[in-house]
Amino acid sequence: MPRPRSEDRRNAILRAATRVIASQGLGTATATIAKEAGVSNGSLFTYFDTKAKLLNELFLALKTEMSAAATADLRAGDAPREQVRHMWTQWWRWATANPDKRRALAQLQVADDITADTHRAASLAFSGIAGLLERSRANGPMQDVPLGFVLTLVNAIAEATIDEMIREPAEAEARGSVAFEAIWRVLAGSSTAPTA
Amino acid sequence: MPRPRSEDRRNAILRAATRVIASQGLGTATATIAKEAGVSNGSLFTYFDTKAKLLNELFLALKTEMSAAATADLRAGDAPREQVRHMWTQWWRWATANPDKRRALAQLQVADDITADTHRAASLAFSGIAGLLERSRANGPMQDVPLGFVLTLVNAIAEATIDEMIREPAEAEARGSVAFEAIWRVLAGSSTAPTA
Amino acid sequence: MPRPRSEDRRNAILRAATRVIASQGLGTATATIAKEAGVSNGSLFTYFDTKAKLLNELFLALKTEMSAAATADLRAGDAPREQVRHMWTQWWRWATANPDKRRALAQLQVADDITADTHRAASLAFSGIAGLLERSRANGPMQDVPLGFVLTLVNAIAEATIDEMIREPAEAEARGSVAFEAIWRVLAGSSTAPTA
Amino acid sequence: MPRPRSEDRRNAILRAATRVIASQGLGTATATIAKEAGVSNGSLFTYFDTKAKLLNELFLALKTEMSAAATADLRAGDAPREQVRHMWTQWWRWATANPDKRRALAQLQVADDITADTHRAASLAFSGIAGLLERSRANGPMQDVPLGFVLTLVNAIAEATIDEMIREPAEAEARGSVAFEAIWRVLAGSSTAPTA
DNA sequence: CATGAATGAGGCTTCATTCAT
DNA sequence: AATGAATGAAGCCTCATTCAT
Repeated sequence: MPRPRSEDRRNAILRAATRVIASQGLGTATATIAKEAGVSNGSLFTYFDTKAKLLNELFLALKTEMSAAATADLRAGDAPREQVRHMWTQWWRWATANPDKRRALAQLQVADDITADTHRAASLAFSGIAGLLERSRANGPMQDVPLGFVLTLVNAIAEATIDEMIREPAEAEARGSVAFEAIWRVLAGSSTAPTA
Repeated sequence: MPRPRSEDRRNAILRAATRVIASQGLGTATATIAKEAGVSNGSLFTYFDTKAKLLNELFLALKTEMSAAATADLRAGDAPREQVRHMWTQWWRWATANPDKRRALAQLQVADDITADTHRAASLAFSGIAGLLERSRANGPMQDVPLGFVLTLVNAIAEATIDEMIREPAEAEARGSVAFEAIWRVLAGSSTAPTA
Repeated sequence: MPRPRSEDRRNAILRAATRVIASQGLGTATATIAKEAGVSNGSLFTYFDTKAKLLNELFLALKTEMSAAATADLRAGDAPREQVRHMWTQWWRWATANPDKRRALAQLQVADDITADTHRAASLAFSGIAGLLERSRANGPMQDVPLGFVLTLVNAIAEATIDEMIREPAEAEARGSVAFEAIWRVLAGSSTAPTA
Repeated sequence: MPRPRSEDRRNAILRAATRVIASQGLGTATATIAKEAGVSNGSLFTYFDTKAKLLNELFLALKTEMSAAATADLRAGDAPREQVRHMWTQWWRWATANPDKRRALAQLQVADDITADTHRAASLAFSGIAGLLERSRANGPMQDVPLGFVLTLVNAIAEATIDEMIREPAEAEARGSVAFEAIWRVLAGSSTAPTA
């Protein structure tokens, strides 16, 4: 990955893409993204060879950022249940605080341009979350399925809930609690931690 | 007495759109859809004024078909848990038996061209499923949240699972069972039916 | 000219074309004309082989009607000046009373689809007007130019004036008088009849 | 410092449009214009957002050029009659020397795509001619009508004559003289200048 | 003959990408 | 490297005309 001169410009483009994809969808012209970034349309292509490459990198960046936000400040000593609760709270706080990023991510998740490789890399970025889920499902009803499947399910619940929160911001806290209990039941089968 | 507008042709176009969207995405040209349907380019527009209208109608048709498949043959006398199991089984059987429809549906669900009106009509088509979920969550941990949110969560789990099944068809049955238990825990909180 | 069954339908199409061309221009689709006429789009083509033919016939019909209106009730015994005045008055009265026809005619006059033959036939329809002008220019300043050129000039003044009248209906009468004197000066060189 | 937008290219497009509209009418495809201009299809749209905008600008340019040609070299000291004669001569000389421009102009004059704004701007471009006519009609039979109407009439005679000249180039000079006298009679009422 | 669906050739315009400056 | 004009391949849709009923 040879880095062209200005990391700033590069990031400006990514940020602009996030904004503009959130509001206008993936169909947005590269020229629009460039203008939003305050960059000439030709310049965009010195930072990203291709629109598809830009989208792939953006997807990865957003997914990584989201994962980092979710797994920040986890206290290793806490019970899994508390750790999951903490993670989930940070997850949806990040998402509702960054609705453009969330919206862009949602579009990218299903975009044809995102390659299988990128999807693989993205799930790697989720390894922090995956690790926690791994510990949390131990001894529970999900103990025998592939971890990836568990992650898929939790992710689905999380994203559905976040979308609902964005639609109905006043209820965000309430939905967050309900969703946490649901996630925990999916993972651990009851409201008590698996080890108890 | 001119050549009457043919329901067959219309359906041929919808089926062609399903196939071609499943494999090439929503960006597919209308000309491609028309050719796949064995119909002239212009003819497509006598059945659907607009590409967007075609997509909206297709979305509604697929969603309706899926819902009908899922809710067929429910025995009113059965316990909710059994009914949900039955419904879920039919749901994923339909989806895995119709991967093109499933894939097209997944794309359409997030397409910008799908109107709010269409989404509303689509959720109406889901009222059979919604009704069953309503009965199933009674007295459980989800009793106090809007039904729409419950539906959203169950739908998310279902679709995530189905995607996984399509990726790994050999494990479909196994995943189906695990997912059912997860759905039930989300709805009812434990593996037993809600207390009468 | 083999006449298909219903002369009525034919005329309905011509009338519809007049209306719709007046308001939407020559670009109007044949289907729009047919609908306005209360006729199926295919039927239009049994009355007029081609859109171009329809336009040509319409042009001729309108031009003929206008000429007939202008030359009705001329009293052979009157002085040329009075006959021209009478003709001009009937001309613009017809035009302002039939703004759609006038507008359609104006568009057709410059349409690419109108053939040289049709233009020739149209000037034949103007022979009544031409004859009067021929008598009126005798001995005047226009006596030595081709009659066609005289007709062209008078026609130009007439149409420009009529367009102005349609734009400013309240001034129609006043403009009519001024224009008549101008026409007469062009033809006869002064306000007195040529023979005097 | 990218390749600067070239005035040459812009003009090439306008010239190409003139040629091609003169010979094929306003229906000409933008692609045809672009090819005639030696420019890529898409490039045309960097100079003119829209076909309609191109037509409007072309109309204005041609009208302005024609007016400038007509009013060049007027000697302020000359009598109005001589000035009008001079102007008219330059007018038809320009028109017959530039038949494509004349023909294109005639089509554009009646095109639906030409805005009211453009028409307004075009009459502004005619202010030189209008001023001269204003002085020429003083004390004559046209002294009490709006100047715009006078302009309309003179313009109508002029254009009708020019069309005739293009049809019959050998007679251009003769028609020019006759038309001048006719114009002057319309304006001033007789062959002598308006009484001082 | 009437009807209106079917056809398919274009038309205008957009847009990712390239290239001259 | 930055800029923004240049390119030309599509894409959606319209419409005159034909044809099955």
